Amino acid sequence: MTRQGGYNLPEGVNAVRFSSKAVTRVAAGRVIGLSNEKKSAEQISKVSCSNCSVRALCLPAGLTAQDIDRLEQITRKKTVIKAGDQLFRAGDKFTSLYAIRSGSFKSVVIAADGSAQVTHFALPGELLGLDAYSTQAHPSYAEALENSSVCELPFAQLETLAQQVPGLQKQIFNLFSEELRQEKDVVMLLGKRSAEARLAALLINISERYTRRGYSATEFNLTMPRIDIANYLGLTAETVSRLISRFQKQELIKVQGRAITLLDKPGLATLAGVSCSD
Amino acid sequence: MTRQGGYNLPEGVNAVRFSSKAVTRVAAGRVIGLSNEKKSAEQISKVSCSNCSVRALCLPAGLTAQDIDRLEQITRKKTVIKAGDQLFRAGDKFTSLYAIRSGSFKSVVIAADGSAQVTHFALPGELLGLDAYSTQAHPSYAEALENSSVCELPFAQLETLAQQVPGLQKQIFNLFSEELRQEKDVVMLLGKRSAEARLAALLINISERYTRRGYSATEFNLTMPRIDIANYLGLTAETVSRLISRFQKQELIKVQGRAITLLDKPGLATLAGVSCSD
DNA sequence: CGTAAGGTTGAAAGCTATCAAGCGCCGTGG
DNA sequence: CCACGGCGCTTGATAGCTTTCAACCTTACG
Repeated sequence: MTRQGGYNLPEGVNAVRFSSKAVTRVAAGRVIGLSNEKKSAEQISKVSCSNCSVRALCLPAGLTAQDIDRLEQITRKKTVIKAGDQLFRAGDKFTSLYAIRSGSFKSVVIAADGSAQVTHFALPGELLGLDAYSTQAHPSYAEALENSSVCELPFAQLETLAQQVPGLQKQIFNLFSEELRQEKDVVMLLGKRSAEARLAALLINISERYTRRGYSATEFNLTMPRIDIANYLGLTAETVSRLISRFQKQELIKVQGRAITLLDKPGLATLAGVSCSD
Repeated sequence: MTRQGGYNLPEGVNAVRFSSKAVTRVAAGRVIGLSNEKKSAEQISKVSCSNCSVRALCLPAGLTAQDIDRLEQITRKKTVIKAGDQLFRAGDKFTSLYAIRSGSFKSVVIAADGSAQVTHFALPGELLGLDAYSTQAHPSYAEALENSSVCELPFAQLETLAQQVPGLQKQIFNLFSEELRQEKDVVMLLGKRSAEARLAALLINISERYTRRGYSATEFNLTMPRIDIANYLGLTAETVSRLISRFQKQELIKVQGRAITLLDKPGLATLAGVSCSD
């Protein structure tokens, strides 16, 4: 299941985080524990939101220390989900939400005719599984694009706690709403007619999302293979590859396998037909 | 602002509702009050969920009579939003959710380059505005596609009530989740490469949604103009028109202006690459 | 160092956008 | 009441873009 060949150059590019004052380097590839590969991916350990890099975007945002403590008590941490492993499968009963601590995932829906479609790329600080509440079953499966780590939040307990902690209810609404807003962005992205505009929009979108998480806005890994990008954008892998080459010739981006540098973000934003932060 | 020319044949097709046992006819076109055109669209009157046709899909679903009563007290009903009028504008401060009692709306986002994009079609029983919570501002504007009526739900009060009524919190989560699941359907719809598959998928999608609301699964009005369908699907109006003609020649559908009859839903589903209920 | 999977590049075919013309319905105004 | 004008819709021909098919290259891993 793990990827075997292909391009996969500089591991850990996305791990370069910029705090507000100092520049700190964290080798995420090592942090998530490549050393214990023999252990199960279902391995569970204690949760500590206070030292989590995505706490500002995650459920504890806006909660008091005391409420965070109650949240931690119902949370289970899965240390490692290996690249290619599935966090949950399509049709699985909905029991928990999963908050991404590190790494990235793709959500894939299998259509009735058997064709697979990538519907979402999930980054650190985002929740997986929100769309399963209404039907109590996961409509898609979630597969790790790289070695990742998540927190499991049993929803029944989360719901009860939200009833007692107003700030938590607010934050759940907030994350639901934020994901809806993002889906609207995706619809806009896919609504763009030209392949060029779609890919440019995706690059800007991922850049913005990494920026919010404190990563570099211009240097990051496209952790997903070209074919997943293509599937997600409603294109073919060949078209995506050609576009990436063209963008590189036009000096809009610099590419080395899956590592990408945005050289001209405003230029890309113009192609995408969106505004950007610089 | 109201549409002036063009096709707009049998008004009220969507108003043909089928209850589980008896077939009842309700002329919605008349119900929503074409007689008081002089009055403002902002007109407000009392809310009564108990006689609302979409209560099973709306916020009161699963609540006790007593809790519904508390919900009604914070709800304001806007009797009529005329076709072409906007319920809220892009950038408006988020204060309320809007539940659609009757009619239909389109959500439109204006991109940075000025281009408009239809991101959603909303039908009775659905909520508008959920995506505005996280930013506290509406990312899109909502325009009535026909004369419609909505309930306004001030969110601050709704939030407070949800804290006291567990069933209401559950139902809000439910509606958030349901909308997320639907957006995933949209992404799948747009991810289809061929124009044929996209349009077929849209027809199936709207049919399923009307079915859930008790309307006919095979006969309904496409209340939106071709150009909006095209924009939504990432196509042109000409392509949509050609496809509709082709589907008609293939005896998949029967079309009369905006009134549409699905003659071969399984056939459409095959084209769309999805399963369908019959 | 060989193999397999991911990725890149090229040429031809197919599909959709674009441009253009014409039709039908509706509301308006004479 | 009827003619006019506008808008939405339909249909046709052409150009352009993306897919498809195919070959080849690159990288990681055994």
